[in-house]
Amino acid sequence: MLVTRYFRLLQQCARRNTPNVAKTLHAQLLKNGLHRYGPLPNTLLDAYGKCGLPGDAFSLFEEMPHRDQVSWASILTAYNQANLPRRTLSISRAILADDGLWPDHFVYASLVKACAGLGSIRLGRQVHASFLLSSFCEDDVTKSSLVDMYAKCGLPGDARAVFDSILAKNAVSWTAMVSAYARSGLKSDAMAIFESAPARSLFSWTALISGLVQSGNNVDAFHLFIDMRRDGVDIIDPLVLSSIVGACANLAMLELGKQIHGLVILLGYESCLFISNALIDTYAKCSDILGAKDIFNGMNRRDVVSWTSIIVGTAQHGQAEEALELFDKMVSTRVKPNEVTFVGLIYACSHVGLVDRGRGLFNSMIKDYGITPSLQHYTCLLDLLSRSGHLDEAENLINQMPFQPDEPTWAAFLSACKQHGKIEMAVRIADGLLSLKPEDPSTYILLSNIYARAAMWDKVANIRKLMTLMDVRKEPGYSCIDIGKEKQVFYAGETIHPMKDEIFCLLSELDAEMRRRGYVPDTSLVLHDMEQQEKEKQLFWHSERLAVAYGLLKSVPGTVIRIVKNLRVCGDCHTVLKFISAIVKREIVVRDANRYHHFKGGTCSCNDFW
DNA sequence: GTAGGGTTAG
Repeated sequence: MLVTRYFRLLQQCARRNTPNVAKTLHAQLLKNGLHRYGPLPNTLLDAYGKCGLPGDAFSLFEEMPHRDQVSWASILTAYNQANLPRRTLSISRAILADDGLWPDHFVYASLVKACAGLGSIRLGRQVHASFLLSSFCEDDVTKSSLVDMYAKCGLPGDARAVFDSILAKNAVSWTAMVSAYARSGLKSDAMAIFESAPARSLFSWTALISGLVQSGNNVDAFHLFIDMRRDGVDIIDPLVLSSIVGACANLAMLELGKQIHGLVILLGYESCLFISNALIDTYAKCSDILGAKDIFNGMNRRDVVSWTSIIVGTAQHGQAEEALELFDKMVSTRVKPNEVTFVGLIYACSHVGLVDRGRGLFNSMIKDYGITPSLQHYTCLLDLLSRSGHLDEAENLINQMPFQPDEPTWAAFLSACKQHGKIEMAVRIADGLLSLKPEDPSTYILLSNIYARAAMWDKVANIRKLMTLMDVRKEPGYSCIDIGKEKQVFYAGETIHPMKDEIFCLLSELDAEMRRRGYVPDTSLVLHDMEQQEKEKQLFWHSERLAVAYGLLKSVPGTVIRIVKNLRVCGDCHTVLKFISAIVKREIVVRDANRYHHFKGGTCSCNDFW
């Protein structure tokens, strides 16, 4: 029968995700006058949604004379699938008002998913309450979606409470709970749930591994990925790979990243959009910006994430002009920039002091793209203004912006005051910042530096006392370097490394040559009130210098030396690395906590802006 | 007609 045939074809179309087939079938139904017959309108609506055509689904939905809960669930799925959670919620309010229909369990599950997508715990709790009061309150599918919603809102305890109430737990419920713990960084809880689940699958492995990457447990994620491979899990889709590629980016381990890239090629996923995007970021974060560009240039399709990743990467490596040119190309290929793109662009301007261009981009973001600036955008603009010496304009911006400045905002401003030698202004702001009771140890270090610069040693001592009192500890500075397959970590201070003597010898020789070329140690950044000679000795043993010396001794002559530092590189080391790059005629790339420095021939790619 | 795993900033 014709109706049964169309019904089957539409279902198949939804499963196979074939938008053109959906449109053809719709045309045929209209021609045959079957478009309002029985279940066909709802099935067509479902097909449009699953084929990624929410606009067509909505037109159809609006024209339907009789809408039931199935129509409702289908249009909500269409919007959820298209990642438009706001529309999902706004249309359900309209349906409730216009059609007088109450949600059933299908509708509840979709509403919860939309709240999860928004990360809105306020709305999520409202829907949860309404679900509990409804006659569908025992529905396990909706409960699984609630577990996921609480997980995405960062509330693993609430997720667990719902999980425990599920009567018949299935693979979906277990995976949602694993993900809840893993993304909150609760490693042992995540492992416990993962291991007690009745079965493991690529889904649950992916939830565990990617959750750990999201919570910053990159090394654990790697070990689990190796376990997963050992278990012989068939990687039939590439989702877990994009997480593990991201872990390489976070760890900034280039050799590891290249190995994973090899695995990606071996498994045949190198042309997958998500994977290529993750690889761009990884090569950029592993300080190999040329590798990142190779990936980007080789892609046959690029989305906003691809463009944003290459723009941000290029900007972080100090090639701001090129980042801005990439943006022009992005616009001309009609890919719409998002809020992240503008963070990258204003950041790019900030690092080369392009004040007018940065202001222009900020305004264009609002006017041309309808993006409401977030605190981060204001912080970027503030950074741009203050770094370039427009300190009064920056202070005005702080007072006028619709956000309460937070600690990083003040810290950015303060750091610029220091850079521009506005010590009085800096001390005034530092006093104010101190009263906010900052939590970040680096803020105390910054404050301490300001007071040290102003030779206010009593205040320096006071800060150090506060740090002990509040148990704020400075993270010890360290620098890593990979030579071949070996990784070395150096901490500041006299090293106990087996090559200590050679390192000391080389650094002393370099020190002598630098001084002949005019180097004067900048000891103003050393915190303690001590003798000049003692301060210079402190600087001499900074971890990045030890790592560079080791690199020079051990690496293949002529190759790039890549260092990863956990904190920001200090001003004096920055000068020293410039000198060293000229003396030894080698390129040295340092990734610090903020950005990348390519030292070559006595200059740095950051133009001394950092 | 519903629910679980993935990439970009900070």
